[in-house]
This record gives sequence, C-alpha cells and structure tokens, in this order.
Amino acid sequence: MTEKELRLKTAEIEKISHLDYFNIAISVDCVIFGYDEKELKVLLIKSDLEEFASLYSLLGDLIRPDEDLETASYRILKDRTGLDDVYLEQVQAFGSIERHPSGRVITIAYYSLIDIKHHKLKLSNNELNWHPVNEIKKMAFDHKLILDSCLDRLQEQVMEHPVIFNLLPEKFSLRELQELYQAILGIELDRRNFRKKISIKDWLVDIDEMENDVPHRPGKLYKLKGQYKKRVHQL
Amino acid sequence: MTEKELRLKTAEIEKISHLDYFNIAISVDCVIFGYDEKELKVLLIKSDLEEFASLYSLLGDLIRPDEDLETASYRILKDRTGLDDVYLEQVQAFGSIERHPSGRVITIAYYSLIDIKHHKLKLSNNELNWHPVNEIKKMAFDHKLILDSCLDRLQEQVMEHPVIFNLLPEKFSLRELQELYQAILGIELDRRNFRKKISIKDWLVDIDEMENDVPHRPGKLYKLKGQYKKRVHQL
DNA sequence: AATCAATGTGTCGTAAGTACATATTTATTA
DNA sequence: TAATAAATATGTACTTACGACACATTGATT
Repeated sequence: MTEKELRLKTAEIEKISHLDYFNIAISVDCVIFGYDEKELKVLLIKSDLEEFASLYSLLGDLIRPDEDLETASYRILKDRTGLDDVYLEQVQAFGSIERHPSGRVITIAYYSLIDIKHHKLKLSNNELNWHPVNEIKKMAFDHKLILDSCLDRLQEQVMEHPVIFNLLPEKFSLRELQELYQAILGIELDRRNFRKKISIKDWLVDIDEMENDVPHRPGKLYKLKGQYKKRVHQL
Repeated sequence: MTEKELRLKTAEIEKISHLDYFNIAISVDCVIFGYDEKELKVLLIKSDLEEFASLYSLLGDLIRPDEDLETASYRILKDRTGLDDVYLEQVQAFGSIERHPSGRVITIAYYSLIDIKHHKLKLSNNELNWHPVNEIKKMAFDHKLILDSCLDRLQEQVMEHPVIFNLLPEKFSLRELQELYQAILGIELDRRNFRKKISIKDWLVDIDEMENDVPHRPGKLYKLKGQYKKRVHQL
C-alpha cells in the first residue's frame, strides 16, 4: 500500500468510524515546541476541516496497525518537519466522545522539543508555521486543551529534568538558558539565584569558549553533560 | 444491545482486529490499589487467555464508542468491584504492536485507590483477588510494565498531593498514615520528621477522637480536610 | 580614554530537611 | 494496685535549599 493510498484510507476511516458501533479510530497528536526570539513557540498547521476553517491544529495522524505509539509520533515528526533527532514524550490520552466532528477518535498526545534555529524544517509550506504559545487562544478540535496539558507537563519537568536543552543549540550561555526557562515558566528569574540553582544540578560543562556574536561583553559557553544528552530515536 | 451481547461483540472484535489493517482495538486497564495489613495491594484477575494460563492480569475492557475514557474506567471499576466512589487517574497509554496476542490493542492505563477494609467488593469471585504489589513478579500481557508505571506515578504524587487518603478510612491515626507512606514508598520514615512534614502540608484536621481498638496507648485520630477530599465520579 | 551594558559573583535572613532522645499515656500483667 | 511494656507526643541543633539584594569586572562602542 502506498503512502497516498494509506492517507486516503485514513481519511475514509475517519469519516465512517462513527457509523460502526465498535469502530474507534486512534491517532497521535504532537505538540512540537520550539524556542526562538526569546519566545516559546509551537508548530501548527491550518485545519483542513470545514468546521474549523481558519483555526490551527496540531500535527497528528492516525496510528497504523504495524507501528507502535512512539514510532507513529516519530513518523509524524519526520514527515512534517524532516527531523528525526528529536526529543519526544508521551503526555496523555484524550478521548471525549465529541472531540472529533467526523467520528470517534481517541488521540494520544506527545510533546516534542526542537531547536528551531539549527534545524531547518523540510517543508517551508506556508500552511505550517511556528506560533508563539502565549498568543494562541483558539484551536481546532480540543487541541487547545491538549496544548495546555503539554505545556503544563513541560513546566513540571523543566526544573527536575534536563529536557529543555533540546530547545537550545549545542553550545549556549547561561543568559540564553535563563531566558528559555523564563519563556517556558512565564516568570522572571533572579540571575544569581538561577545560576546557583543550575550549578547545583551539575548538568553543564564549561567548554571554555565565549559567545562571539553579542553586542556586549560575551558570556561563557556551556554544553549539557553527555550523560544527559537528548534521546534520539532509532527508526 | 444488552450487556451480554456487548461482551460477546467485544470478544469478537478482539479476535478479528488483527485481520483488518485499520482495525485497532482500544481498551482501558485499571490498576486498582488497595491497602491492608500494612501492605500495598493490587486487585487482579486470572487471565482468561490460554497463552497466559495461570498468570494474573489487570482489570480492563474495550472502550465503547459511546463512552469517554473516564467513563470506561469507572464502568470497569463499578462492574468488577461494585464501587463507584473511587479515585481514578490516567497514567499513560501503552501501544506496542505485540502487547496483545489476539491482535492490535492499544490500552490506556488508569490507577485507582480504594480503602479495602471499608469497601466490600461486590463479587467475592475467587478469580478476583488482592495481591501484595511487592510479590508480583510476572503478569499477563505487558501488565507488569503497566503496574510498574502506575506505581511510579503513585510514588511521584504521594508527597505532593493528598491522594493516598483514598486508601485509608475516613478517620485514621498518624501511625496508620505513616505506615501507608512507608508501604507505598518502600522505605522507613522517621516518625518525628514525618509528622513535621505532614503538619506543614496542613491537609489534616484533628477530630478530637482517639483510636480505640489498639493494644497500646491510642493515638489521636485525624480526617483529611474537606477541600482535599477524594474526587467522586458522577455517572 | 570614557561610557555603556551585560557578565560574574557573595551574603544574609528565612524556610525546610535530617538526625536524634526523653517524657507521657494507656493497656497489660504480676 | 503497682510495676512494666509499648507506643504516643514532642523539640533542638545542624545542614541544606530558597529568595532578596549590590557591586566589581569585562569587553564593545563611541
């Protein structure tokens, strides 16, 4: 079965699923977070459903019977962004009866973290764009709820686990790191206390280099220690 | 459609689902925790599949198209235990391809907390029994993995959120509470430090009563403050 | 050489975490 | 009824984390 046939079949299933009492479709939706210009952003696409014309939706697709959940989310990421070395984490399943207008679809939400600047998206399809998370008010389906849940989870994880380094380039300054924390948590942090806290975690190595493209005194650059490096999926 | 017809249809679906390329079944599995005799226990049933003869499995069922995920888990709890005032929380979806021998079944795991002593199970069906969590080594399907994930989640939640009071009777002593924490976390706690920590949380009210069935000096009894009371599902 | 802007660092007060010992109360037993 | 056993109840000193806060340093720019 070709890619195209699969997609057609997928769409068909979506439409008929509400007719058959036992046919429930199951999908994966990816909340793809990126960070740029001191803002947390999320990758969204214009909804292709009439009901949601002019609204944006998350990137998602039905799960195929021959792939597990992680594989499905990596496939979506790879197909839509061209990237395959990304961090992914399952958040929650969403399954209210009325969440999809074409039938019963239960979806499993993943969030993903990408360094926007250093990973060019394959498709600069203008239907697919980065949106500042704070500016998103309304979305197709229950996708705003899903986005909010994923952001909550990200905020919970951020101080305990070294995950957000996936949003930054390999080398970064403490100022960049602090700005990222501030963007995710939505609060201002005290520079001295932040540095103290990060240094206690012992996640970073000082690589003995300096920033070189800043219009002021350059700061030291750091890397995440190898043992904490982002997980990369092996397809 | 009657209850019985539904069950038959469910079983049928399970069997044929692997034949149809797009037919993925979706189920809910409940990890029902209880607490008794200073041990954390889980409610299990003998697997009805030949492949897993003599192994135990979690309580679960396929989701019906006319019920959402929470409703499905409450239905399973109600049907199997007769209880409907229980705490339930979604943990994670499990969907590896080979997890179910009869076909592709993705499952969404919930954990539930029940006060064993004060909620008599409807069915004292001897296929359905409480098992000490620590003694469970092998289970049907990937249910051991699911159980472990739910226990991890419970351990994460326990110190931050007042959830485990659902495992205790309305009134309890601080000793009982401490023993419960120890059972869940699998560690010993210092009595004085434990009491200090709990008193800072400000979750409890001293109800000015004493234990009366203990063979030693009775301790004071406490209740969880009303605002933290367990969530009860309204069907 | 002077100015600007951001980096880099330390202290003090407060709150929470940990280790640890003694007096008190009730039930039990001699 | 007096002595004993067993668990309750409670406080202090030490250490570690958290939050507020100010000043000297460095490099780029003018």
